[in-house]
Amino acid sequence: MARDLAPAQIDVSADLIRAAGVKVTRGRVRVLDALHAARQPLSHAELEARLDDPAEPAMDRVTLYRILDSLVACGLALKAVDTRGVFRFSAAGAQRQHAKHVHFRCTDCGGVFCLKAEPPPPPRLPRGFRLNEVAFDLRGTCAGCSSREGV
Amino acid sequence: MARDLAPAQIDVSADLIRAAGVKVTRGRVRVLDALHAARQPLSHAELEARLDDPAEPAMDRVTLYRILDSLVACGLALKAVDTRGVFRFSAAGAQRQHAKHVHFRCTDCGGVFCLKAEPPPPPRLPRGFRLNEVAFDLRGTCAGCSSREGV
DNA sequence: CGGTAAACGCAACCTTGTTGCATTTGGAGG
DNA sequence: CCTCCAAATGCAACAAGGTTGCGTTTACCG
Ligand SMILES: [Mn+2]
Ligand SMILES: [Mn+2]
Ligand SMILES: [Zn+2]
Ligand SMILES: [Zn+2]
Repeated sequence: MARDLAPAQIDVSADLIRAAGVKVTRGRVRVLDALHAARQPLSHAELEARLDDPAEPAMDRVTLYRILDSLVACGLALKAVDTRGVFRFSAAGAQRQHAKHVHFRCTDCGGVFCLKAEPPPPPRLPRGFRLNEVAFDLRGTCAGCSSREGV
Repeated sequence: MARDLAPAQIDVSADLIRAAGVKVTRGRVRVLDALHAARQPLSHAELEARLDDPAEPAMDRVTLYRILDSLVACGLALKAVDTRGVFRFSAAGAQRQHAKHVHFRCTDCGGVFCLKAEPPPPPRLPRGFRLNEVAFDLRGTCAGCSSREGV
């Protein structure tokens, strides 16, 4: 069963980066690959650890910061702050859809649940304010945690 | 109309601190006063600026951090991280009123602005979910930061 | 192939927050 | 009012996360 790798599948990250209109560099491809492979948003430190591959040339700390910023700037990655105040990055593809609906965050287990409802239109802003993002988050206890605690 | 100051009104912060079971110090009273007077959660840096009163002895940077931690520990203040990853503090109890309106969070300066609009009614939740809090947060650039950057 | 703007590596720097330790002080108890 | 000591403060040093400046390298356009 001599199978050849699906050629369309390889270099996904490189293609995305090219399509975003910025230079395709080894570093950017590696970082975007790592973000795609991750199942949770990663901090700079966590990314540095995952990129520590003896086969690849070591990447400078500052360069990693700049690569992350560039991926965010061209819309390929998302940046958010965690509860400790540290920035975490994720590949943009999956999250884009989450802008269109409301979320429920369980304060017990930390779980995030996507609700069917879409966020209401934002109110008018004061002069000079520029809107980038709308978050309609409900906080409370999810069904699982409610039943476990409410014995 | 010689009116005397209502004696019950003065030293609110000192009474709260005493009631919380920790020592009443000049620093703690000043910080809690500042938090009560604030209309938004304040960062350590913003508090330092507001406490810079030539009439009062200067407070050490580390002491301010420790005072804030102590107020949080005894339940008189709340600590939360802003969009830049910086901690912001508010007087406990102040956030009750903030549940009734929408907030704008500046991703540049981390500032939190109270908008006049009230949050929309929450959508129906799945069975078993218990709602505690509704957060309708707008993110973007505030007027001050917009003008400073958009030369 | 060049030529050039963008990306990179490195050193220095900044901000936010913490730790260790010696000194001062609030306030409980005499 | 005085004594005493745990708690609070001041100061120096440290640490993590992030940024800036600048000279060198590289992606990629023509
Ligand atoms: Mn979602
Ligand atoms: Mn508010
Ligand atoms: Zn839960
Ligand atoms: Zn701002």
